[in-house]
Amino acid sequence: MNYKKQLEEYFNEVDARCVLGLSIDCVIFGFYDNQLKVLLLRWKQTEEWGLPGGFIYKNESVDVAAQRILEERTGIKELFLQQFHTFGEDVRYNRQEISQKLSWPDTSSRQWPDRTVSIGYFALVDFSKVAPTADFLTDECRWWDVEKLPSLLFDHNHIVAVALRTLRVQLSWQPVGYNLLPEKFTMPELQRLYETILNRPLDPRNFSKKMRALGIIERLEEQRKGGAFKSPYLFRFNKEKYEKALQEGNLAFS
Amino acid sequence: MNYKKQLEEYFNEVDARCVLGLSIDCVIFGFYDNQLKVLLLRWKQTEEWGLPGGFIYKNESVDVAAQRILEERTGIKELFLQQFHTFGEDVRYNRQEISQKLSWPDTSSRQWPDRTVSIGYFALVDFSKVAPTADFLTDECRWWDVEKLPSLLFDHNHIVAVALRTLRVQLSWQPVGYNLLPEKFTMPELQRLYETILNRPLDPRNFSKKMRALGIIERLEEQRKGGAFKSPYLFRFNKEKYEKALQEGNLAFS
DNA sequence: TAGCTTTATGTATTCCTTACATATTCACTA
DNA sequence: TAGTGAATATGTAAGGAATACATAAAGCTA
Repeated sequence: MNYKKQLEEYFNEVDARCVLGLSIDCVIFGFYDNQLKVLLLRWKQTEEWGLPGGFIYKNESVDVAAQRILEERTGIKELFLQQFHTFGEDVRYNRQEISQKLSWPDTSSRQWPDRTVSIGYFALVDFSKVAPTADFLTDECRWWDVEKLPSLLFDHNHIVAVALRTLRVQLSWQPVGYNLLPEKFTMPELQRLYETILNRPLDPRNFSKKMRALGIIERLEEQRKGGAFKSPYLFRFNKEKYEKALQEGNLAFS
Repeated sequence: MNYKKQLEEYFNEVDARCVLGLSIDCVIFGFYDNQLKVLLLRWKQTEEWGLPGGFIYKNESVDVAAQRILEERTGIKELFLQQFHTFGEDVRYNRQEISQKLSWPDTSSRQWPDRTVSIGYFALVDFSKVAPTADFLTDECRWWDVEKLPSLLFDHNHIVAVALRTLRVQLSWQPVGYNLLPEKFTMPELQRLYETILNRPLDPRNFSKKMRALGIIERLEEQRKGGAFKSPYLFRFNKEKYEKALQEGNLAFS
């Protein structure tokens, strides 16, 4: 079978070129249709979904490797990318089960050690700029609603859960919206984003007041038409003020 | 030379028994004499100091390995231990320089790869319960004032800096004092701890008010005598309330 | 033009944060 | 034993932030 052969070659290349026993898993968050989304890959010839991931070249910084993997998957070069946890349990998942699900060839001749430690990164991307791209290991790459993920391969459900928890904590420190929204957005959109991440409803009057008080967004004259209702104003982040406030640590949000 | 022989054997054992290319570095914080301290080791027959660290057995969880390493260094079994960052730069330090400083034997026959990724943990310990213990690689193990660290081996100054930054952020989320102070402590002691970690002075009236408002400490009838001044009351953490508040996320501190 | 949907917005209350100064206690010593 | 010095304990007023809450306006559709 052609694909199996390819896999074998890939494994050989990884063993030769990459740091052994270490991997990277990326949780790529996007926001669309008032929902927080995660980018998942479907493995070739299966119905099994998992996170995009990869390996680290022998002389490559782990951060750079994560960036490279993300770029391959999303086509985006500049994005918010952050290491959030390293998963080092001795048994992270049932290897036999995975091997079977993915029809992996016999890997007993590999140099790869018995267990893999994985470094988790999460990325926040502007949904509208992403072109989800499957690779030669996978048939499909698409966004999934974070609340409705299927059962994932490896320990990837756990990894997503930890990433989400980290994102929630970070939200109270920095306006994550900057990275998840397109350049122009409406106040209700921003509010939905916060509501989705925090998983609770917010009062629109208080929310608007608070976000505007932070002093990092500005209202444009433009409005977005299109619905059978009052047109919302468009806003955008003021990058300078945003970064200044970040440095001064004035961005707590509760 | 006996020590070199020992080192060689140690390296061989590590290669055989441990996950290759991965290490753990621990930043152990203690509080004493109104200062935040870090536990450092002096390598045998040198004046070079570094963080306690070690390697992960092939079938050992990384968290467990960190715990094991800490226990060896401090004698404490139960402590607050948290992974805070994985250091994966491709060039973390000048290997030749280190090898020379520590008079390492020729390591070219080792299986160990060219670069090591290190997982950083920090621990908060009750200074009074620790028995700093050097191992066979080191001559001395002692506390250093966090503000007055010498130039450390490897990238350990950087690792301490990242740990400290993490600790500062965490302080606004949970009362770190619980892990760093002895069972009974005075309000001024608690205040010094916060001042040290936050690196700024706090108002004693407001501090006392705020800490007591959190509802997780209780004042004892006891006072601590001994100085030529009014005796301070002793307090202790109420573990149940502390954990309840942690779960409810009511412990922000700014 | 009536109706439906979503947006935009202000005020009163409570809570939290900050700023700030003095009286008390203990040990030491003269 | 009275006086001194050092650190502790404590309350109040003012300003700012968070919360709770309801209605009018705008755009589209029928």
